[in-house]
Amino acid sequence: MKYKKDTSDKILESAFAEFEEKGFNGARMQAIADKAGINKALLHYYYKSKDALFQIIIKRAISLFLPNLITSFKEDVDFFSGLENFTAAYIDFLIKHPRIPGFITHEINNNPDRVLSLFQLSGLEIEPVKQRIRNAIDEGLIIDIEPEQLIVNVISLSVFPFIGKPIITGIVLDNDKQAYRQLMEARKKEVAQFIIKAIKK
Amino acid sequence: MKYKKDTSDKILESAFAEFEEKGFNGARMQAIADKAGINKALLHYYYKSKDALFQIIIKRAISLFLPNLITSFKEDVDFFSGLENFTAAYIDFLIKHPRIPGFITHEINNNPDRVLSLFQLSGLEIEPVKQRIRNAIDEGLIIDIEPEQLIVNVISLSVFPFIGKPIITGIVLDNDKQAYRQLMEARKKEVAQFIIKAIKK
DNA sequence: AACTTTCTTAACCATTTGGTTAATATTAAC
DNA sequence: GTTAATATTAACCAAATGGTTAAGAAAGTT
Repeated sequence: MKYKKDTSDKILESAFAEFEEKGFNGARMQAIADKAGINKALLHYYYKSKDALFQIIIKRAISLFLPNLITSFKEDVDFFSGLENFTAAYIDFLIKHPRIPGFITHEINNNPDRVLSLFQLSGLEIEPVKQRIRNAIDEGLIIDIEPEQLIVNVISLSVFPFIGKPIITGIVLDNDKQAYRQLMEARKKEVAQFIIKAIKK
Repeated sequence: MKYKKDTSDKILESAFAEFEEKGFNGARMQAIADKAGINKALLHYYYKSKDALFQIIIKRAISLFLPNLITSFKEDVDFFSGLENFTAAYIDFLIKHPRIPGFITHEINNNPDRVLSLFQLSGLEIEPVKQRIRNAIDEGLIIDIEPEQLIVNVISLSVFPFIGKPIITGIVLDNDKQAYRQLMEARKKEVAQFIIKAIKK
């Protein structure tokens, strides 16, 4: 690397924060520049347009959001342990990056094709997961359930609480933010237990 | 009512569609006017600002989104039937209004206080629900589980599949939109079964 | 019919916003 | 130390956007 690299990085950092917080339409190039401590011209010097910058940011968000399904739910542990590992690791990650799910879901609804293509590029393979569920059914390990339904349930239970954080905190927890943190912390184990009891034969 | 009322209604309808699709920041007053077949001046004649209009729209969305928890989960049916009724009715409603959850969650994250106050005004009481869960635990009907966790699970399983529709369709279902509809249709019963097996003693 | 109120429009305005230009400073290369 | 590339800035611009004005059409009232 020659010449400055700090500025470019700082921009990405600021842009991430801004897009995450406001969404594409709500985000302001001026705000990104301000956060990065530079002016707009320099911002456009490094990244030629808002769209181009957004594309980079959402790509990063997705690569964070898509946990390594394959590695954390890998073959060399038994089915239930794999599930436990997966939900614990996923929720743990989401506690650290709580705004990513909302950001991605909003943008994906706004422009499904543009964002989804990035998902597909990420090389995430769902078929092995389905196959593993079918095997568990065949082995009599779990009840007969459509793999798609189970996958949707696992994702829903892991991800929604972060998208719906204000609703949960405001309505279910009487605005107790400490209680929210505890609830999420407990979910690292709770979710897997819940699922396992629901599907264990 | 005297004078025209059609225009006012048509505006609300168009605004609902526009806000739902684009979010507050993405929505355009001109687009709302176009959809309603009028011009912008008339739009402002009926609703004095974008904010004011949005306030009305999100109020409506919330009053739709918040199903009558109390009525559909009422005391006069047993716990499990109540749960079945609730999830079935809720998912059925969401099949008809699939964009509402994403709309609300996005806006609530954007401006928690403004939107949440509307929730609180709606008179939704969570305490009776918690109490009912505690009773079911005490009666030995269901396992010992924190009421808050159970509530979050029920909501997650019902709502997330609609927020995450593009992700589910694109990644879990290989872009098969017909399969998505079937999956959601099946969830009207599936979700309750899943939950009941997870908590039944 | 005269009058008042409600409804609708075309043209206009101020601000915001993404993006550009042209000039200057900084850093590296020789 | 001169040259060439890279980095940064202040000022500017065109388009988009929420909102207004002033005037006229419809509808209701007397």
